[in-house]
Amino acid sequence: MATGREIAQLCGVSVATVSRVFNQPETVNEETRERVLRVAKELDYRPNESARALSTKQSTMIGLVWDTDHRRPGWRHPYLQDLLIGLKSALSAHGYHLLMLATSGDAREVGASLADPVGYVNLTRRHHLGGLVLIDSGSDADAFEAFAQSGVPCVALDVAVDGPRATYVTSDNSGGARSAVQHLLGLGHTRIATITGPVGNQPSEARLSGYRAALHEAGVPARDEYVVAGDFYRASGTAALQRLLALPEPPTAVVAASDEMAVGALLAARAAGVRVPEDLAVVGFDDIEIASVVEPALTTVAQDKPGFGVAAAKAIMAMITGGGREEPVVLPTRLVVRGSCGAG
Amino acid sequence: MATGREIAQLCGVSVATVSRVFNQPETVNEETRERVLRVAKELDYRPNESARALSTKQSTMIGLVWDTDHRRPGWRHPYLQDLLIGLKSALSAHGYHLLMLATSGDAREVGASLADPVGYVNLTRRHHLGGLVLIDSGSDADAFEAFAQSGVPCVALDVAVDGPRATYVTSDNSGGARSAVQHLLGLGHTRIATITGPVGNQPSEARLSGYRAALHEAGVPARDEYVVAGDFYRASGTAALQRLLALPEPPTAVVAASDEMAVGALLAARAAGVRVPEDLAVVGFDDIEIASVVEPALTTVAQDKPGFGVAAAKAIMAMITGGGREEPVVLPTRLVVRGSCGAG
DNA sequence: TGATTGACCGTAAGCGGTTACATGGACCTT
DNA sequence: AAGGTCCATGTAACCGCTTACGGTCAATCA
Repeated sequence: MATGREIAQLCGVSVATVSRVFNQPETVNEETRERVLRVAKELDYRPNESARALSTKQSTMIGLVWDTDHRRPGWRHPYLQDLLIGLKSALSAHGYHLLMLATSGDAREVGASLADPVGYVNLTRRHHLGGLVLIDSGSDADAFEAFAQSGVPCVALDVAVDGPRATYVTSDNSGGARSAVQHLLGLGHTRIATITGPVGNQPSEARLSGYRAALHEAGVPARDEYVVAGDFYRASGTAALQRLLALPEPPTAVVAASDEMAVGALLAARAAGVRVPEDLAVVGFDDIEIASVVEPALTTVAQDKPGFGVAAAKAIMAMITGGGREEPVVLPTRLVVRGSCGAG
Repeated sequence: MATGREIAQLCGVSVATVSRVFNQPETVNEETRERVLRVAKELDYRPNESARALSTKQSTMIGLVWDTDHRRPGWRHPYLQDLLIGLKSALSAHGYHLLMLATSGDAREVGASLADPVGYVNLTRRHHLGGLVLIDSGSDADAFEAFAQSGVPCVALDVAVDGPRATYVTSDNSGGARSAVQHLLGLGHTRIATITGPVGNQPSEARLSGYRAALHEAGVPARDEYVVAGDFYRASGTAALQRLLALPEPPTAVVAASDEMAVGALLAARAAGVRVPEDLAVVGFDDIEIASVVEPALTTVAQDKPGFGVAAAKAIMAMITGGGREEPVVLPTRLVVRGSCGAG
């Protein structure tokens, strides 16, 4: 690898000038600037990132905090891949890279885990990271708050956080659930139940409130027994629907807070001999791959998956260059009507 | 952040000693060593990674090359998440992190893309990365070869590469396909067709050869018209099965080189009024999420998804510390029997 | 014409570690 | 008692880049 010194020697200038060519081009004479650039290109010179980071105290890397929560083994993020694609491409535009921080330590104790946000924050400083992107792994609202308070720029996904240099991006969960319920109301349903995510989970709570709002707006009385808690996993959807079907007056429609639970509900319905959508309309949330292949295909509230990544990247870059705090961003959702609601 | 100098002053030793405590602990007197460690812990000292990388010319980061191939828009890796989990956790054990390299450049031309492996290699050197992990994004065998030849330690996933410090990890694709076919033979099928991936794709070719081997071993003549090419996408599976069903003597069983195509085949069968598994047995490959929710559930050849990541991490770490080349690793596959083959 | 200015560039001091080499003392050998 | 070993530690150079500061020189000004 060519170094700045070599370029300098070949061009008959000092290393300072070479550095200036790349960092404050306007302060160096056009002729020498071009000479340096030409030689740099010839040698395929690339400034050493370690040296640069050491000197400037900041790198071109963003940390990615993504722990698979031990409290939720087997949990998979519903659309990690799309999120990463969006994040990576948006970051690339600024020449930034994504560093997936290790979650456990080695002998040197470099480790960190969600239980120890300090570890992550230390890693951030050690690597001079520009900031952190926090991916919700189920139920980490409290841990995320610690990150937000630490002062390092960070943007959380699907978890509302507040801090001097923190913000978050989330879907319009409430609005999404609301539109799902409205759709069912429009189809004539009034006995509409919902299967929620874990209590305390923010997106889940928002979806629940959207559900309630839609019913309220339509003047349909809310029934407590129509709200049953799941945990986003498929099995909980199955269990929830079984409870709903056992009700003296079972619902004719159900909206689940995740597609996985909706699929679980579908299975429960099939097992119980309940036809979907004839006897029961089902609506999910997320629009994951599976939604379009189950039978019947799942009507669901789609999230803007790559949009999460792009918005997160934008926010973090804005905080890095701007220095302040950014407004939270709420991504629009979109109701995808397929077969399971009876209107496909 | 505390620096080594501060520790040194507080302990009344030199910075060299502090450094030695962390890098060659055996060379420093036990008493002072413990004193340094204690103070380091108190100050929550973490050696600055940039300085360390600059000085030692190697960082604790592994580059991840994962381009979504422009030639295959919409392509999704079938199990990226599991792979990352395995990779990350195995790397963590060594205190290493994963750097997702940016794929496009900014004004400073830091960029790189699969079309320009040199860019990635430069990034690797600039960041003093320990090595690269190359994730197959569909059909990049040629580009990967360039990486392998560049001399930087790298391990490719699902693409056989050869180079001074390169190796790869892949599933036993041939064996997996073979076991699938053997299973079908055992159920009495002899008219067994296959839907392959893109021609030239290595895993696909291996699966095809496994298919052929199984037929050959059983003395069942291979028919050319029973081998139809797809591209791993769902739609190609649909199209392929339509062609197979149009044959004068259509197959009674089909093994697809991916679950997506198997699902596509399921759809085609349903549309054509062909019952699965009664009229047609279907077997997929991968065992992705979808496989267990389609109707009928898909019998498929499961890959060891986190195993990919773990094996890749092991190989790369071995090459970093060892310096040489590692043997390719072939992960075992496992036939998961569900409903679509008629033996569930 | 001497002082002032500004554009351009070099000097050198970091940034925070690692490590080859030198130093010094304790202990052993002859 | 002088010389040799070994262990523990300090000294200082170096990694490659950034940047505050100061110097040079030509152009401008009074």
